[in-house]
Amino acid sequence: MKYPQLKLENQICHRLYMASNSVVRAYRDALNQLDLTYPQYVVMMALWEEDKVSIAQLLEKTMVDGGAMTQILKKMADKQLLAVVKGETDKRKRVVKLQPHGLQLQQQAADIPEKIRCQFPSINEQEAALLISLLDKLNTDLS
Amino acid sequence: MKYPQLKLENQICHRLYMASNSVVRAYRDALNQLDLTYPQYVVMMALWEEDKVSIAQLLEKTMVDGGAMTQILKKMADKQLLAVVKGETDKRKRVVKLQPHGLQLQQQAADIPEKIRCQFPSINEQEAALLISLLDKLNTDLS
DNA sequence: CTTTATTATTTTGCATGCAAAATACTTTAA
DNA sequence: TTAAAGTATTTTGCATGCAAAATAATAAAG
Repeated sequence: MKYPQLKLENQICHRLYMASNSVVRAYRDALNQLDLTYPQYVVMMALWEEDKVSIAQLLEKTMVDGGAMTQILKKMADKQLLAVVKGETDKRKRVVKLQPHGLQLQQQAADIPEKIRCQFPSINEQEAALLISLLDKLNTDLS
Repeated sequence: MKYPQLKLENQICHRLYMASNSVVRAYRDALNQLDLTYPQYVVMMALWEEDKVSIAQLLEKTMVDGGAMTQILKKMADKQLLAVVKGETDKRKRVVKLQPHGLQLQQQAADIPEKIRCQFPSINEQEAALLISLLDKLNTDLS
C-alpha cells in the first residue's frame, strides 16, 4: 500500500469511533430498563452530581450537542425526570431541576457502572486508570 | 454524593464519548476539503486498503452501521468515488469498487493523518501506541 | 422440485451530533 | 434611551447509529 498512514489499523480515530459506539451499545440493556438513552443517562449523571444548573452549564459538563440538548431535555421533562424553568434574574437562561422520579432513578442506576465494567475484563484497574489519563490528555488537547 | 461510581469524572464511557466526538470534529476541516464526512472517510480508507469487497466485508472492517452504510455508499456513488455492482455468482452480495476519482482522492488524503496528529501534541508516540493497545483490548472485549 | 430456512442488503422510525440561522433577552455604547 | 452588540437557547436541515421489519436471493430439506 502506497500510504501506510491511511491504513485503518494505524488510526487512533477509528479505534475511538469503534470503542465509543461499542461502549454505548454495551450500556443499552441496562439503560433500556431505566427507559434512558445514553445521552440522557449522561445528563442524569450530571444532574445527580449538581442539580439546578443552567443549560449552558449542563452543555459544558456533558459535552452533549446544544441542538440535541433541547430535544433531550424536552423528552426527559415529558418523562417527569426533570423540569426546565425560566431563570429568575436572567430570562435568557433556563434552569434544569431534577424531579422526584429523576432523583429516585439514581438508586436504580447505581449498579450500572459495575455491570458495564464486567464487559471488558481484559482491562485491569491500572490499565483503566491509564486509559482515562490518556483520554483526558486527548480531550484537553482537542477542547 | 451518595453514589461516587455515578460521577461523570469516573466514567470511561463519557471520556470515550467526548474523545470520539472531538476527534471527528478535528477531522472536519480536512475532510470538508475532500467533500467527505467522517464515516465516508473510513469507508475510503477501507477501500484504499482493499478494493472490490462485498458490503458485508466493508461493514466488518469499518464497523459502520449497516443501515447507514446503504445511504453512505449511495452518496459516495453519486460523487463518483465508487460503484456498487451486483455479485456475479451470488446476486445477494454486492461488490464495492473504487472509481478513478476515489482512487485519486487517496493522494489528497495522504497528509490528513499528520495534520490530525498535530492537534494532540500532549500525547507522544509511546503514549499513542499505548492508547491504541488499550482501545484494542476494549474493542476486543466488546465485540 | 417445491417448501423452508438462511443469508445479504435495504428500509423504516427514532435519537442524536453538528453547523448555521433564527429567537429572545441583556448589556453596551453613542 | 435607543440602536447595536453580545449572550443563551431553540430551530432547521442533513448525516449518521441503531433496532427491527422488509426484500431479495441462495441453500437446505423433504
